[in-house]
Amino acid sequence: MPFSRATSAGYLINDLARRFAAALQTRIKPMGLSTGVFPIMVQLWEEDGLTQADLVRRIGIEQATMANTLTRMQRDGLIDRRPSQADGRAQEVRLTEKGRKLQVPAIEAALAVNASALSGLSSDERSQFLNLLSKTIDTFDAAAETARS
Amino acid sequence: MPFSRATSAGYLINDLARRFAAALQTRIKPMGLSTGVFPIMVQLWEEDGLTQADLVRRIGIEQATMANTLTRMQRDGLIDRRPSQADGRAQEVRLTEKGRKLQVPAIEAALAVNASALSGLSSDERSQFLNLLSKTIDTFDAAAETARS
DNA sequence: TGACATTACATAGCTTGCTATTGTTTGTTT
DNA sequence: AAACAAACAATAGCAAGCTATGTAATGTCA
Repeated sequence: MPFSRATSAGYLINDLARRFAAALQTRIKPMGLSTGVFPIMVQLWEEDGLTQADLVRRIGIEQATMANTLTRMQRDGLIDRRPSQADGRAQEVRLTEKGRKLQVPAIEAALAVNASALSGLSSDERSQFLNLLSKTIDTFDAAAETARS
Repeated sequence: MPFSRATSAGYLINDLARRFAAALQTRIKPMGLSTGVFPIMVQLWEEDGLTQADLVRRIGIEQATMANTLTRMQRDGLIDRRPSQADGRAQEVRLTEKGRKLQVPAIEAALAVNASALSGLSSDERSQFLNLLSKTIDTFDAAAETARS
């Protein structure tokens, strides 16, 4: 079987991911956000005051990546970190006022990118697409599950 | 409209891209390859002796990214760079013997990752998926085209 | 309770992407 | 031919992902 980019799911998905990231970046950079920060902000808008470990569990990135990203977020005035009362090892991550205010425009930007990216698809195709993406993610999860046992 | 990860195409695609990359990485790292290097190797296996600018045109990454990746590839003994006869500014990129030998196992690895990732989909769903990915990429291209004019 | 394992976080060091800038050679135009 | 523009490549510097490792606090259990 020949290898060609047009028929390689991995290649296409990587390509697409870079385009999505670039599109989102151009829209949210003016508000002081970036792609790496975005999922963390989304989580904190939904549930503030989580610890770093909580965030790592809810978002699929490594602890070290999270630590570095949180440091940048703090530097940029998006969050504060204060020691947890309950656990001497943990710190609670809280949005600043600035960070909280970005919720509406940032989510609007993300929705706009999604809408624009999928504008070439019919409504049926869009839901098919989301479904196939989820299914494929589940396949990876299942494989990881198997490997663990 | 509410924002949730499960219905955000951008989020799902980014997530999936990281999983694909991780899966490919584990398979090709033992042969001395990595994800960033892979598309360049694929291109060179198909057409050796291209210049850096040629590669940039054929693969969708920035010139600076290409330059850095080629430097790493040379360090790792995958390619050589020699000055072009035709153009004093350009260098021709050539696979080493070592680089050439990796073609078969590396492509097998990539095909295996793709197959495994899509193993939860029916044959119809698979072609639908590839089609939807390509269509979405085309939408980004069209948007870029519009922006340019 | 003391020893050991686990958990939370930080840090070092790498890859892979990006933008911006620079130097050099080539091409074009007057 | 000189001047200017365009093209090729390198480099600096940043973000965001990763693995591996270290440190301090917490939990567990013999």
